[in-house]
Amino acid sequence: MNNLSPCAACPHYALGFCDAVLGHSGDAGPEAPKRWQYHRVVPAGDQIVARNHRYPDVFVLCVGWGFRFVQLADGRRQILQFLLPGDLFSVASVFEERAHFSVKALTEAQVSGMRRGEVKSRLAENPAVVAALARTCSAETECSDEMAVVLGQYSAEERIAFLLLHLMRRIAARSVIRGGQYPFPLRQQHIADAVGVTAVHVSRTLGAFRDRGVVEFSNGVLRVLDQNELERIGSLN
Amino acid sequence: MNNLSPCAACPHYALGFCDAVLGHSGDAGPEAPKRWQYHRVVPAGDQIVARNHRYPDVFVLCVGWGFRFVQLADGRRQILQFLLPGDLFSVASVFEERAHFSVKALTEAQVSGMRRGEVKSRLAENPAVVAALARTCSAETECSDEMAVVLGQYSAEERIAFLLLHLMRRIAARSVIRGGQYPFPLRQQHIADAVGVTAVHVSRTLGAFRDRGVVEFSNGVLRVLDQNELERIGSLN
DNA sequence: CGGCAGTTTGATGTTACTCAATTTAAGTGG
DNA sequence: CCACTTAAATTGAGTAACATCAAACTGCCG
Repeated sequence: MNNLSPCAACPHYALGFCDAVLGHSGDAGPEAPKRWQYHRVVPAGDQIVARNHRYPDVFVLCVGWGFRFVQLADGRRQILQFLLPGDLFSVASVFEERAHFSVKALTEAQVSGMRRGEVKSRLAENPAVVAALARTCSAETECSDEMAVVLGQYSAEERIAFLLLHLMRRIAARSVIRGGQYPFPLRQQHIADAVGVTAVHVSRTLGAFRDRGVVEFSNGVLRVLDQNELERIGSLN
Repeated sequence: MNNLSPCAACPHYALGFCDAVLGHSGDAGPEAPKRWQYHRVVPAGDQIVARNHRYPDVFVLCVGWGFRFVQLADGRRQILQFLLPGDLFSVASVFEERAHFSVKALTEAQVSGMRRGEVKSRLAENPAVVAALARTCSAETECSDEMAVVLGQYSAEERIAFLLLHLMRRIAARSVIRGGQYPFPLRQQHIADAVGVTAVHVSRTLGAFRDRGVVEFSNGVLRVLDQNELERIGSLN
């Protein structure tokens, strides 16, 4: 719940992996520039990765929000995951140079790219890197499986509640939350594309939540009014 | 399409991983018994793994069909994956002793269990094992992401067509298919729970497919009558 | 022959989608 | 500070997709 041990609080938080690869250099002062690692600032809304393209780098989101998605030919879009600071775009991207998803910045964001070969050689040399990646892999697959249950079995209301809870946990794992107010830079269309309903229906459902005093959502801030009720509706198990 | 190179034809086929761990011993004659690996025969319908329980072994399905699923308290069930011969239950199970899903045998099946510690030490020693596991990991996450797109965006008809195509590809990767006839030991309820619609609706949709001469499904055999039409309906991209 | 599990069919209800109009909010330039 | 513009959210009415319930049907096995 605090930010002392982000990895334990939220195994999805991949800075553990990033730190391991970088040899815990985060705390060091200025260093010799590394040619296999760079940072890039991306404006809000810009596409960072395009599905089916090849990338020599493994990306980690350092600052801001992004999302991983697939866009179909007829315009339908499924958001696979929201990326938060510290998130590796995908474990698969460490092994596959071709991306099977696209990525966009939701807010202005800062992205770190590391040469894949360099990451792999560190993986071969350093068991701590393997362990960090394994943890991220487990968290990622467990998360995908949860999402499959939600998309396959849950009603629209349940899905939206689940998404909010899921993001709340992940946000809380990397910053202190006070008064049930979470930074939340999504548009309703993003929620819609993540849970597989229309934006109109998201609006109606959020409206109902607001009327029932469950959650309230405006201006990029999510206010949780009744955490218990939200969990009753949307939590797995 | 043939069985000369199952890994290439279907990266999901994890025997590559299994072989790597076992040191390519599949072709050898009788050997000294290994205390860290065993085989077990499971009757059709039996549960092999229970969600939230701990297992000291990593499982691979050797013979028969199974499926990986999550059952909710109110009875709803989401099938996450059908397991075919050669499939590792999950990459996550190599790193996590607690299972986040349950597994049942669909037909009579044979399961191989390997001690997790033993698998991990082989992983540390042998780069080929790491490579095999990395391939399986990539295939698994790509597959989960595809499924999220399908569950989130596709109609019932599209979902069912997708599932059939997906299984057909995987079946074809491990056995020769003649005359568009695939072994297919699923009940309609399994299809329903995998794609997130009711069994009644699956029945209607398959009935429509039959009437339109797309596919036909009875007695544990799937007959594909119009592959093109099936792909037009259900294939991604 | 009877029983059982699975499938099919029909009738009806509910959820969520579509289309379109309206309102709100957030800039932007004068 | 205020008109103007634009993106996003809300609301209503009508519709399509899918769920639910219940009954009938099929094939299989003891």
